[in-house]
Amino acid sequence: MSNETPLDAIDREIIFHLRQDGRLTNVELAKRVGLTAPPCLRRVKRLEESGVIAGYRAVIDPEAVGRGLEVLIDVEIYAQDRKSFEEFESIVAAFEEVVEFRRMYGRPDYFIRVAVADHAAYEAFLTGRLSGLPAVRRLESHLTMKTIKTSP
Amino acid sequence: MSNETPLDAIDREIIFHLRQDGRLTNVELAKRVGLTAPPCLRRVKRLEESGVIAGYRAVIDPEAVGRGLEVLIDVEIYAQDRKSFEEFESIVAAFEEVVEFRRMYGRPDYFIRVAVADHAAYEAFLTGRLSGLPAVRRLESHLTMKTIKTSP
DNA sequence: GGTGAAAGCTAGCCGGC
DNA sequence: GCCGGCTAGCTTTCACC
Repeated sequence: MSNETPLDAIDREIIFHLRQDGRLTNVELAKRVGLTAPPCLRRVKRLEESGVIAGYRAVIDPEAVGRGLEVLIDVEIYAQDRKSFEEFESIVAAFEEVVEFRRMYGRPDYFIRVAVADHAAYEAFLTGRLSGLPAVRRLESHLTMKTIKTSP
Repeated sequence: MSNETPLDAIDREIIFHLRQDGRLTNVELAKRVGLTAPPCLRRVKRLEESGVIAGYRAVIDPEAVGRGLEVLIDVEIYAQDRKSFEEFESIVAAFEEVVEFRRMYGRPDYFIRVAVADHAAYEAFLTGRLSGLPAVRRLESHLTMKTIKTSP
């Protein structure tokens, strides 16, 4: 996947523009980076094939799909055998409310980001799903007061 | 922005497919949701105009653009006057390494996600930029051992 | 970097619920 | 009136030079 050819200035410009608008037409993109369409398309294809451009996504308003509330959770677990770890990880990863899930160095053991409709839905998730897992020792939920910046 | 018309089943399917591939052609999308192109396009336009679809982004491999290392940082600050808060927030938000920045309820005061090339770059960021800010009382960096799940 | 055939986009109009 | 489907002209894509 990792490309041997490092990105030149034009590649970086292409990435910059496609990050802002993934549906740019190739001709418009070419105009912005100072190329004509065919060489521009070849570069884009190369970036896609080398994995630099991993895909394209529509950005959806979380509110509109019932995911307006994000909660960050620090998790401590009981140190157990390998099987318990694996079970805990696969169960949590399968929860649709979980949008990010990392095992951390030091403390906490795991970091989870959950997206739900509202506080009632979060309470239901915490009580009905997460806190009942045998591996869970301690959960600490962190609520956002204000999002100052997200994504590049 | 908030649409009065709630999303029906087809709208949800359109969102589902465009979340997976934001460059789907309209005819292909129409085929998948069981419509012909024109009504499908009208729905997409409506979703865009109502803000449900907020935009389209290319997904870039962080490694390829020198952003392979993500660190999560808990920040505690000295409680100060409004001006200090605002200054701290605008300075941190302006750092290009900072990709997520939230003010939290309770502790920590702020949550920062940073994306840098490697550990040396992180050390430089921490020493040269973040820890020197007068408002900063305590920083706690959290490193990921394993990413088990990201995004929907 | 340019060219041209094939594919896709999208406006206008029509028909069924 | 609302929503889907059809036609048709314009734009974009992309293999070939």
